[in-house]
Amino acid sequence: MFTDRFLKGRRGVQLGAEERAVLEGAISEVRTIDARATIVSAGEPLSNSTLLIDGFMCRYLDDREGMRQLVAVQVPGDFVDLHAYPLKTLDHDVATLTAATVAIVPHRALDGINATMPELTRKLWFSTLLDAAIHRAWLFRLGRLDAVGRVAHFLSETNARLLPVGLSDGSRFALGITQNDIAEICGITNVHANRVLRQLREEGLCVFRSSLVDILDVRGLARRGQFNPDYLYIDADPTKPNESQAS
Amino acid sequence: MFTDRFLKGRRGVQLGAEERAVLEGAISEVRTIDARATIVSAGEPLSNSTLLIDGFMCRYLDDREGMRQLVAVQVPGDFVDLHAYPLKTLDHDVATLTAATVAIVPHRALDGINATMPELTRKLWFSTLLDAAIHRAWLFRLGRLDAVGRVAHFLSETNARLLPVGLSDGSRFALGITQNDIAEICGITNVHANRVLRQLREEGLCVFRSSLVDILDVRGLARRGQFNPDYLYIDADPTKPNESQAS
DNA sequence: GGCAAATACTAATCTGCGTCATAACGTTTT
DNA sequence: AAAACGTTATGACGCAGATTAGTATTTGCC
Repeated sequence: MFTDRFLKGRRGVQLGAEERAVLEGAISEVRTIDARATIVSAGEPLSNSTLLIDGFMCRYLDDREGMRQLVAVQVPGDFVDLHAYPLKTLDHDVATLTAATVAIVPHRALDGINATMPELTRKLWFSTLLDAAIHRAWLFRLGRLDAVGRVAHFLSETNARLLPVGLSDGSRFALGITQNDIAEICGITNVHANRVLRQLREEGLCVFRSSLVDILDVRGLARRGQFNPDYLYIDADPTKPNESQAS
Repeated sequence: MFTDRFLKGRRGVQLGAEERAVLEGAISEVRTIDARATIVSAGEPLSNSTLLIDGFMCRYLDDREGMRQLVAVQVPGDFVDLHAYPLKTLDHDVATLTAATVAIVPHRALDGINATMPELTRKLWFSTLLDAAIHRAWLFRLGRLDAVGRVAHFLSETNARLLPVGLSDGSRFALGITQNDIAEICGITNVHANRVLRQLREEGLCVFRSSLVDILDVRGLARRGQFNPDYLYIDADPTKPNESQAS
């Protein structure tokens, strides 16, 4: 159901049938959100967390002049702000990139899981640490790669993340974001993002069109962005992206 | 004892006496490590985590040419690789910057805490999310600030983190790292790090000498680095000399 | 279908930082 | 005391990417 994509294909932390049922039962509401809507602002007290079912969301920080730095892009299956459960208030804003469908999970329900299901709690903990691992890859991207490398790395990462949840066929996926979003992700201007995307196109590595990304040379794009997917903790077994004990 | 500085001064998650005793009891060994020693390599299976008692450590990623990007600097009181407990293997290397004293905590002991002490577990979870919040601030630093701003931000952050554990007097602290380390933290060359430090000195904001950082204008340095300490989740304790610098 | 507003794209100029080269320190080793 | 090394320091030069200033092309809305 709603939690089908959560932790799907992640090394050693697939949810068992009972765990999945409990998590499913923790959902209080499912709703849709418009594109480009802010759903959480930094500093506000939170009593719910959000599981992304469909669409794309982001988390970002503003600088003094109001320019944004995206610190995360969330894809379906991500527990977008689960870290609000231990933190109680966030250090950043959360918004949709595209129209999205989300499941709301009250922290009260998570209290129950925390108190009675240590194994599931550790898997929830794991999922927040996966986000932290992605943060680190983004730090590498911003600190060590040039503009072309940053975009190549981001597109390679997104492809790798969409694969286990069935939203990439291995080289093509829908991603309704703009060139300006790419700029805010990669720490460059939108003008330069445009130049970089043209270069990737001319080099035959990747074609980016607002709503569709077509990677022509998966290996080459990864090389250009020094992308190594180990930090995503995705199961090495390609035949079995699914688990669920055949329930 | 060894855990005295862990989560010290953090909003709403101070350890109770019993929790502290349990955590203290989870330590299997305390040992010292030389400066510039790697203690964990990416990918290796781990069965212990490391609480930093004294000295400075770092976590980093290598690029293809062997250049490092630091993704975290750890100060005394930090549970350096607690995230290895749910993750089981890390996506990055961990090393000392200076000589250090650490406490080793076996994951088996953490299993016991996880199974029987949900409150303490949530505080441990919190501490790993604090690291993630710092990652996000670093993403902002690399994505949105120029070289001077990056160094100003880093030094402001380090000052703010050392304050609650008693290792900064509010504007001066010992930090045995080199200009090259600053470069690897801020994603710039060591040559440029040198230029930036000179500029901060000439502008009367901060004097960096290998083993001592002296912030002459705490407010001004924070402004230059767009530093806002909210993401550190530090208790707003009025008795602490937080930002009482005039400028 | 037609208009307005985003978004995509391009070119010209400017600049922050990288690169390369060299030298002066200080610390440890022998 | 000199050699060997790591760290700090500084200057000359070039380039990747920012900035500015547009024009084209979508997309969405009435």
